[in-house]
Amino acid sequence: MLTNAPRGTKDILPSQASNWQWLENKIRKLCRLYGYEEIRTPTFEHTELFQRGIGEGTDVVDKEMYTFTDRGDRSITLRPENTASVVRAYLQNKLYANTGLVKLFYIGSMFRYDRPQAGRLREFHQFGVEALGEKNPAVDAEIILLAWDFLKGLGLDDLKLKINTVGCPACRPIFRRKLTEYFTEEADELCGDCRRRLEKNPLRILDCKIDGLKDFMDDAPKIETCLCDECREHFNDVKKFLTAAGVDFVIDNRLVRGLDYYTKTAFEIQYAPLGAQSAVAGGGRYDGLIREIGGTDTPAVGFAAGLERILLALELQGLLPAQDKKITAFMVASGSEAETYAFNLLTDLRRKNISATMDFGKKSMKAQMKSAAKSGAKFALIIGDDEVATSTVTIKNLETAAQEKVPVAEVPDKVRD
RNA sequence: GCGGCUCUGGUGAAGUGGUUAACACGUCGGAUUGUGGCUCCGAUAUGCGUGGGUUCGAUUCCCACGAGUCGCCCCA
Repeated sequence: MLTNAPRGTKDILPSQASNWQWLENKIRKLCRLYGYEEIRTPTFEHTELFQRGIGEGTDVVDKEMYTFTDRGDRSITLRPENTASVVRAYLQNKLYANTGLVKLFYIGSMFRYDRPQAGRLREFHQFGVEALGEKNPAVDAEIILLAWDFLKGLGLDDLKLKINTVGCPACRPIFRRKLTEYFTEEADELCGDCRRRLEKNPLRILDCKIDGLKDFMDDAPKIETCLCDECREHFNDVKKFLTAAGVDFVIDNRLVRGLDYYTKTAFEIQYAPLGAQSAVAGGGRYDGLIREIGGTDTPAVGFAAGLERILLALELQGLLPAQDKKITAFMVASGSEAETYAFNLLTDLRRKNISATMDFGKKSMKAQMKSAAKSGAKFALIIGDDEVATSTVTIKNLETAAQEKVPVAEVPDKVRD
């Protein structure tokens, strides 16, 4: 028990960490390319922020949050997603003050009490971007493009981009009412979950995996027939921009987002080989959220992507980079005088910015040579009584097996790439 | 939260109601005493996810729990 990480959490070990750094660097470069700046918000927030922001009645809020009372009697929640926090920070710090459009991105851990499986952890990592303060559909397109080009750019095949519109407060209620009417007539045919959804959230029936396949689904009301002019035009413009950018997308009018704050554009990028957890990125427009949290009416768009899932996909396709090369110099010292001598040289090399290490186990020279070879070091710096006596070092190139004895002062230059 | 499957050393695994719990890789040590990657030799699970039960006896049978995995659900 003591030696087990909590369920649904994972150590990122040295062999994995380089992949994470590599991915994170790509993300930072990408976001800079698109003009987004990094923001880091607290890992936990007041519970109410998520209740209001994500919406009560959603699964995330109702049954997946890590909520606790702190010593000051405040209800605190580990963030299950980062959009609400970003919006909170935007309002609290008045980021809207200097410019109309604020473009932010984040990378960090999120927490959701789900049943773990491949691609679904209780502590997981997302990167996401948020563009706050602009209603222009071009921004929707920019966000989708950022996500799409990023994943494509990593080399992933078989990606599928689905887009849809979920309307706005003016037209969604009409659609919702039509759905309720339609599905009420089909109630006998619906699965248990969907019968419950009928009242709470009929939109969700559309993406039910069970009922989605049934015949009556084909004749279900379509959102297009309900859209107000503004939403219709907005959606058309998004499609226009994406088409112009040469993006291959599919309109899926059964795509709905799980969080309450979405309006108009909704999208999702799937990588099917991942199985049940195939959604690699998802997002959309959330024009109502900022007001909901206490700001003035401010339009916004964003998305989040799951880093574990991306890494899984990259691994599946063999797209992860080779491990970066190891250190330059490995000290091999025999005898206690040699150890001191070697240690001093080790320090000197490091201070000259040359990576170096040594085997501290006081082993035989042969064993030390083995360690040196295994470490992947480029050079073994061999120091024995002879070298100590003559202030020299034997440098052995472990790749070519060539070796020479040089004065200790020359070692840094000999070993530098 | 629900259902299926799985659980043997650092790793991949074989195996049985009573065995010294195979084999391979890895790791460590050695092959005449200052040198690696090849080869050879040796060492390396009083232990078979955890806790109960059945039994003369359980790693092998049963139950519970835990973890992993796949699907549902949810979502990134």
